[in-house]
Amino acid sequence: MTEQEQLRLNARATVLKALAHPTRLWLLEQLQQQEHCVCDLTDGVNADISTVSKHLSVLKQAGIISSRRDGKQIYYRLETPCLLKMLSCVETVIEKNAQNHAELV
Amino acid sequence: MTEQEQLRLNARATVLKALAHPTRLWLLEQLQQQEHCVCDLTDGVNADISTVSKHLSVLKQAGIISSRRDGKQIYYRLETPCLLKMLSCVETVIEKNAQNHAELV
DNA sequence: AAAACACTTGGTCATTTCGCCAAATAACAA
DNA sequence: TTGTTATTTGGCGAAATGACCAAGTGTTTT
Repeated sequence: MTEQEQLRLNARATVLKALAHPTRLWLLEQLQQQEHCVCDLTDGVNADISTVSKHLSVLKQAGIISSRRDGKQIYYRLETPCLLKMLSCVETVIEKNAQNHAELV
Repeated sequence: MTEQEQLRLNARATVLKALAHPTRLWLLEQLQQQEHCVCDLTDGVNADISTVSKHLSVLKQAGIISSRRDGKQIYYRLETPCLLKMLSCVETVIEKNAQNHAELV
C-alpha cells in the first residue's frame, strides 16, 4: 500500500465511518426528502438533543450534509443524495446473510 | 424510530462499519479481481499477519467476503462486488470536500 | 511422530466512539 | 436587559476498536 493509496483509503474510510451508525443512517433518511431542523429530528430519535446534534456534526464534518441557520433554528440538508441509493448494495449483503443464516437452521 | 427500523438500520450500520477502515478497503480492492490467501495480502499491508487476519475476519463476519481452505492456505473471495462500485458515490463526497476546502483557501 | 508453515485466537494496552449531563452560545421575545 | 428557545460544546465514564505479541489449530513435510 503506497502512501498515496493510504491517503485515498483514509478519505473513503472517514466517509464510511460517518455513515456507519444506525442513528446517523436514520437521520440521513429523514433528510432525503427535505431539510429539517434539529428539533424535528430529535423527536424521532430516542436520544438526547446533544447526542443528535453531535451525530449531525459528524455527518457535516464528513461533507455528507450541510446546514443553514434560520432564526433560532438550524436546518440540515443532504448534500449527496446518491449515498442513500448506494446502500442498495449494502442491502444485498444483508439479504444474502439472512439467506445463509436460514440455510444453517 | 420504530423497533423494526432500528433492526434494519443496525444491520446496515454493521456492514458499513466493516467497510469503514482503510486497511479493509485495501483488502477488498485486492480481492476485487481474484481470490487471495492471507500471505498474499499481508505482503501489501504494513501490519502484523494477525492484524490482517482479524480484518479479514471482520469482513467475513459481515458477509462481505468468504473463505475456503486449500492445503495450508486460506483463500478469501469477495462475495458482493457491487460494494466496491458503490464507493463511487463516496468518492463524490470526497471530491466535493476537496473543492470546498480549496475555495476556502 | 516431530518440525515447519499458514493462519487464527486470546490477552493486553492505547485510542476512539458514544451517550448523557451541564455549561456555553446565538437569536429572538418581553 | 433579562428571559426563553434552539442548538452546540466540553467533560466524563462505559464500551468498542485496533494493533501487537504469544499461544493455539490445522495441514503438509520430513
